[in-house]
Amino acid sequence: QHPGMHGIGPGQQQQPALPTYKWMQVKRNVPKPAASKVSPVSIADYSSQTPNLEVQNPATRNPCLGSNASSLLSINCLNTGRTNFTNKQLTELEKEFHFNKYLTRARRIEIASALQLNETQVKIWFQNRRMKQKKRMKEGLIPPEPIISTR
Amino acid sequence: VMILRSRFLDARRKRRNFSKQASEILNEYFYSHLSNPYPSEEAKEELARKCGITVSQVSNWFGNKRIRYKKNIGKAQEEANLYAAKKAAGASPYSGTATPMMSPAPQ
DNA sequence: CGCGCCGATCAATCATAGCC
DNA sequence: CGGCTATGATTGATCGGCGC
Repeated sequence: QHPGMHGIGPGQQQQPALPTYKWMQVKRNVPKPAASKVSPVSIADYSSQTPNLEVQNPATRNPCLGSNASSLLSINCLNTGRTNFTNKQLTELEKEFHFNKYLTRARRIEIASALQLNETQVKIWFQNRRMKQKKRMKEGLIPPEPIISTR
Repeated sequence: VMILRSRFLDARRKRRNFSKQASEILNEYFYSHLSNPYPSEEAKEELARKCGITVSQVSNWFGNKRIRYKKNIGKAQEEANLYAAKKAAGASPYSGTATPMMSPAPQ
């Protein structure tokens, strides 16, 4: 309800049937790092300017490491913006999360380095994790700790 | 590869499709607000009550619906007006419960 | 002026439900 | 019963807005 309210694209047809609203054209800057060449923006510039983009995650797509990791996976990692965290990474992040819900710059750097992740990735992971916990708190139950006590 | 099995721990992913009726309500809202299918928090709560599901599930539903709707343009879309026409003709699918707060974005 | 966070959303994917 | 599609949930990452 923010950016794309309504309003059909410019010279769109006016079929009373299926108009094309802005929300349908929203194209997120799909996380496609590494890659190379070609202007990232070309396919339908949605309504206006094209933000800078890239610059922030050039080659810092590390993932798939840790243990073994088939070459096939590594390729996958290099081509997809969605990083697949390893169990080890997730475990460490989770552990750290229970220790601190928020990270300090120093801690973030430490963890990022230890887990071979970007500082940004670590930061985002914590943010998502906090939101996740909040959500589970709301509806679900099981706040932070699955207090098993009860006998 | 086995790392992928991690998702496996998601026993949570034991879903149950929503009732036919709930889907009907959700689709009705979606297609009658096709210009801006982003229900407000209040609207979501309202829908959640009517559908007998949680607000999160309503959010998930709209999220999936929007993305999947976009992925077809020109296909399911046609079924869209089917809904639209249906509502238009059917006037008030569900009476009584006048929902004054079902507006997505109060302009 | 930039950075981290929040809240909402996106987009891709997982895993199962459900129909044939 | 197997295969395929529909669909609910998860999650790394983006977008806009805020506060500092």
